[in-house]
Amino acid sequence: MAADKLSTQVRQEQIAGAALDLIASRGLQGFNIDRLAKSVGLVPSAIYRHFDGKEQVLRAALSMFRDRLYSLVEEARDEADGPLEALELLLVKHARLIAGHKAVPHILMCSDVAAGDESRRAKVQRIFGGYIDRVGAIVREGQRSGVIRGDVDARTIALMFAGMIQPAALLSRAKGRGFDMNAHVRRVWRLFERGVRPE
Amino acid sequence: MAADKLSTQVRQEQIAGAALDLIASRGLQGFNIDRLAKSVGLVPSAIYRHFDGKEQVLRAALSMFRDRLYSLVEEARDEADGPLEALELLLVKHARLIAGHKAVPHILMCSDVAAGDESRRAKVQRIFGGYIDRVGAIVREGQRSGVIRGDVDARTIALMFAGMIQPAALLSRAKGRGFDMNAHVRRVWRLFERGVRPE
DNA sequence: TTAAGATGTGAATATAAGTTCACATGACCT
DNA sequence: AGGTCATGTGAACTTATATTCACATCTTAA
Repeated sequence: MAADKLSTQVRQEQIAGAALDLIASRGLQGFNIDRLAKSVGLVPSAIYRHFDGKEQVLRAALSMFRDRLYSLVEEARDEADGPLEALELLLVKHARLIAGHKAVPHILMCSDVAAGDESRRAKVQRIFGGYIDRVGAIVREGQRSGVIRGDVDARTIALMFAGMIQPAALLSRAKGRGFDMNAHVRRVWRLFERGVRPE
Repeated sequence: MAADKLSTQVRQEQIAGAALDLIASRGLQGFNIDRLAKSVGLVPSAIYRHFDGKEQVLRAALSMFRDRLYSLVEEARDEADGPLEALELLLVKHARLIAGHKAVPHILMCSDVAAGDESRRAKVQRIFGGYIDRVGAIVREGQRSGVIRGDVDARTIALMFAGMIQPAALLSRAKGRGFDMNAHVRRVWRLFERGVRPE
């Protein structure tokens, strides 16, 4: 019955990852030590070998989330040809995550995680702000090269971009009626592209 | 110390309203019977005179939320001249709510409320779906009268519209640096309007 | 005015969840 | 091989919270 003994470093990663999945699928309410322990094959008290407490697990999960989110942006940037294509690719990547029931970023971003104590709220704000900054940087690039209109500030465009994903994430959780994420992304992108295109 | 005796009908409204505020400000985590009772000036056990339990309070809060949200749409429709102006007005109304620290709709919509049992999730989905439908109806009207392009389906445009509000709601909760909601709305509306305008 | 029913109160109960602790066990180093 | 330390386990403890219940008090109608 005894679980393998793994280094704290490995366990911390496992636990943080499991916490992310748990929060994404069951909300912050469904995120408790018992379930968390079970999902990594440990006993509840074992969690405390690797974290000081639940709050610390959450912090680690948030950090992992941040890294993944920012990586996604960098990936899109690397793989795309220009800024506009980078945004489109980023949108597609997000959609893929959501369609694969891994809507972690978007559910986490606006879940009750952001309603905790001051420091946690600040951390979520920082993460989201960083995301907007990064998307904004791509937009600015596009403005410099002339493929995105320059008369609207990059931040606004970045916020609008972020807004294309959230409602889709919410809808995708609906069961029964199929919601075609790919088709939605294609259509919404056309709208967006048209809005930001220079006159 | 004894509170006034009010009819169950009045109490149910009070309690549901307080629940909404509580969830909006402290998340579903911060929503408990003690705090709820205190915020309506009752003792915890008194809540059970008017509701069968916490879950029923939540259902009532969701219903109240739905009514307010849909009312907002109807108001915008009534007060505006045409479909496009109605959408703009709706956006402004949302922004006002958010700026007044009453970001109830948007926080509730994507909080853990939607992660509960199946029936609760279904209810949230229905509410959001109804909102999208109503916004979509305005869009369709605009398409018929030719002020909104007809080559993108109304639902997609409605989703994009909803997406303009969510990130702003999140950002507005940041303290310190002021986030000018009005200015943001003006800018993002220009983008949107340009995206949906017929060729 | 008074009986009856509705509403409010405080104490008690039950349960769930976070945390601690003493002990067990496996890994790693000498 | 043996010792040491990190990791895992089960039980106990504590706290928070939902809920119930007996009793108090107010309202209403005959």
